[in-house]
Amino acid sequence: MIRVLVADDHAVVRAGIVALLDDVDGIEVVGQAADGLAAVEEARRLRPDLVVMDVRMPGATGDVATARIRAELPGTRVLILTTYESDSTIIAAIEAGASGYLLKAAPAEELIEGVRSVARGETALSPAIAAQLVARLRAPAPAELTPRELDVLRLVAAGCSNRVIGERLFIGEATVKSHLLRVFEKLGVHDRTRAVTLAMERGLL
Amino acid sequence: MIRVLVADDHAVVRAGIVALLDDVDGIEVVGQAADGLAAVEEARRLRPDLVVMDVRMPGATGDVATARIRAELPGTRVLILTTYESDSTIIAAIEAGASGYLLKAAPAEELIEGVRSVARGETALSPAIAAQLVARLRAPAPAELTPRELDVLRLVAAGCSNRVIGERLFIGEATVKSHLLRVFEKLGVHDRTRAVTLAMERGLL
DNA sequence: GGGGGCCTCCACCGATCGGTGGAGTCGACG
DNA sequence: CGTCGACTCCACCGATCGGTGGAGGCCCCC
Repeated sequence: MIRVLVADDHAVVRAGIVALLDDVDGIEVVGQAADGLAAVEEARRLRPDLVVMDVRMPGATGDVATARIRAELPGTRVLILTTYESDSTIIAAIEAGASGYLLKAAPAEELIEGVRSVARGETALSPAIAAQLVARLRAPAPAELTPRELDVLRLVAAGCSNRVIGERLFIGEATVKSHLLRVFEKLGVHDRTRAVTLAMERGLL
Repeated sequence: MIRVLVADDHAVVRAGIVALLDDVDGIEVVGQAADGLAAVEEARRLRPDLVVMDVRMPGATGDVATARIRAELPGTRVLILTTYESDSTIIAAIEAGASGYLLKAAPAEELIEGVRSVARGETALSPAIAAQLVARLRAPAPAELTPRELDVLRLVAAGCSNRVIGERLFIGEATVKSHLLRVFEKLGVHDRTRAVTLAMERGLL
């Protein structure tokens, strides 16, 4: 019997996962949680074999909750659900120790088979997500932005000029331009607007 | 007995709505659909009292599907579900004739009560969404952009300079700037980057 | 026929941005 | 302890952008 904890902030999604899994032989839903912190606490209390978790939740996001659960409970595996194929948190969640990553749009069989695979110690990835991971590996530039570069880029997205950004971040305008030039370089673009839209597409912003 | 059709492209969400509603006395789920077109077809075939529909679906988006269903089946009402409070399609769906708009994060009771309300001919709105509607009504400018202005803005989002945009659209650079200035005015911003991000937030792009 | 959008274009200006080519401090990591 | 990455700053330049203040043509609707 695979004991499963379900964590999702959306009541209907939670009910859906429970409905799909609880009917299946060999799978038992032992608990539910509505946010990331509750997921960690319930996992600690129930010690399930598997946590099926939404990647975006209030409290603690999926990757943070995954890391905590993996650190405290070596016997508990994590299967992440996501809405979007191109979610920037995919990498983070996998690095945090998630054993699987499925799309919410996936058919019921894929979810059930994913649960069984992960419980067996295997990895479960939706095809679209697997493709994305491969693409990332092929991409020469991981295009990861430093915290400061993200600060600057967020203010650019808000429509601030370089001078205003400098004032807001308590740095010189020249520094803002330096950060921005690095951002352009990393993203392979030549202007601030495209940098913002591309960062949004990649989920960096 | 309220006969309900459930439409959502996410299998788990669909299962969740069905699980929550089917157990309730007086509510019967008579069908399901995985995209907007299928929702319209199933509604035509099943003639349910109510369609519970995700706002974002492949095929036809929630608002388009709502409009078609309302046009063809006067006896069928539509209740829209959404993930985000600030979804730009809220207005469109309500204009298309939806009788309710609930958040997926809403508790099960709210969803069930929403279904009953809408079936009675009332309107069901999540508090957060109701607040948003009021805010919109207070906003003086509806901020609609002309087709040409959207053409220009899309190219701005792609990172093109004004000159390049002019070349692509076979118009002068001066014309591009004219369009852009109108866009800034309509959106109440002062630079191209913020114009793009705001347009994306509002679903104009 | 007379508005009223919408689209097109022009000249001109100051402000801002993109880009170059530096340089220094600091903390982390091996 | 050396190195590397992240962050900070400077001066300078040409290109682009934001903004002003026009103008005319087109089409649709009243």
